[in-house]
Amino acid sequence: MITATYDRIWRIVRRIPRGRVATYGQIARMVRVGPRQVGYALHNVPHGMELPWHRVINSQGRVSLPRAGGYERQKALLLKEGIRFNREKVDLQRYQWRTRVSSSSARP
DNA sequence: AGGTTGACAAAGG
DNA sequence: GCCTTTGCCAACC
Repeated sequence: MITATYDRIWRIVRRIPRGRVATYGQIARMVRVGPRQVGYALHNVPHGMELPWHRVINSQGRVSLPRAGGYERQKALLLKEGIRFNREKVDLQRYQWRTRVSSSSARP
């Protein structure tokens, strides 16, 4: 099912550059919804839609898919873009997509 | 109309 | 690090 909420989420996900990752929470804050909605939206991506869904991972830098449900596939797509894993984790400091550059404002 | 459900996050033990 | 709350909120029974 396609909704306005999914649409807003997908629109942001499409902007994640190759070789970078974003977290569910990061997308959620941009769209102003709960982080779980982001996971829900990605789970329901229509087949055939062009979307770099694999660039979205959880706040700990880990692929948030079950081992038996696409985990390796997502990891492979990320590896192909040059993202490296260290014990199943991505270094967010290094690979996270940063949109706003703030010199003085930081969020809690 | 109301309870359940997540590809989550943050904080605590 | 791992596991367990607790908060979250649109979608889906």
